[in-house]
Amino acid sequence: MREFSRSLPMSLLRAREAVMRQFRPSLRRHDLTEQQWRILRALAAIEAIEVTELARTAFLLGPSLSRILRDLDARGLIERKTAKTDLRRGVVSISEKGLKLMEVVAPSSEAIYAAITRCYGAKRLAELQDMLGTLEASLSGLEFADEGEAGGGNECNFA
Amino acid sequence: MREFSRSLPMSLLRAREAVMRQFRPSLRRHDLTEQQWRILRALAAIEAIEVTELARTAFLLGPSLSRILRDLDARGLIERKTAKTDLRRGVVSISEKGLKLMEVVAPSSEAIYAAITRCYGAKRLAELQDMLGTLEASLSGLEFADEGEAGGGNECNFA
DNA sequence: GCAAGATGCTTAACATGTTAAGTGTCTCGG
DNA sequence: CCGAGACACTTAACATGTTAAGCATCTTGC
Repeated sequence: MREFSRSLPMSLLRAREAVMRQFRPSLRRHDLTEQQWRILRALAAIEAIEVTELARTAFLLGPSLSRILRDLDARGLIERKTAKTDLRRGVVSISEKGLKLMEVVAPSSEAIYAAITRCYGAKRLAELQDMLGTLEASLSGLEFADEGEAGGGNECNFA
Repeated sequence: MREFSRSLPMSLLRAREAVMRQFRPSLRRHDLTEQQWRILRALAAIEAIEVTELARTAFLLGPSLSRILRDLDARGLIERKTAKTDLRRGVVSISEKGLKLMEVVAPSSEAIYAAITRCYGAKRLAELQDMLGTLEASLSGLEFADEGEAGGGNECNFA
């Protein structure tokens, strides 16, 4: 079997960890986790958003998002309402306090991202992101049947 | 601020999730988590290994590894001893039962990996892994000082 | 030797990932 | 209407990520 330290999942994991390690200290200084920061960034870009749509945007599962919204709400960084037309749906937006926090954190975050870009090369970075996007798209159609053991998976149906 | 859904951490996270989604059902059929499978694979490649070294190889933090080894030991999939020359160090190896489990799971795992490779392209996959490795290496020397807010990070010292 | 610090590992505490079950609301066929 | 099923979360339960603290052992300087 292929040496697992060279497998694709490990390569992706290590690369992501190398990137996130740069950001974590800055976020930690403001008592923000990586996921909380993702939520705030997603909210800052729009007026308001439904919970399910936010989960899709921030790439979080429902249960994780539920907990994070509860905590951010308790800290006063977001505001929650219920959709008038459908009482099941929750609508979330960033609060004034949340916006102020973002203004404090963003410069540091931008500086780190810029340093990473400088270090790796802007062109190469764009190329990498492109390849990652293609990988994601390639695999989106590749769903192994959940039945047989090593059983007949479908072939690639990505053009 | 750059739209966060296009940020490098998100690209890496989504790509990795797209890959792992292919493997999870197969592992789940054998009551193995992704991390447990990583440990077994690492152990299968060698005779025995110290816990700290295993953590480095499998890219797990000590506390996570501690729990996983406890569970794998309880299931009889691994064996643990103490190093003779240093009673602090634990030495881990895979058991017969663990090897048999690997023989059952490996074919399915290999088939999935092969499908991914076919789907994305072997050459492109190798190129991607190369770029990920370079990214990791680039950032290994880029350590922001943990002091100032946006404060003067060091420049890139990767050749 | 022996006390102070370093080291290897484990435990603790809290946050998230992941799946399943629970709760309230909506929709639609009868 | 109204009851069955779908839908939008939320809660629960368990495993891992992450940091800090704890414990046992080792090493070093004196």
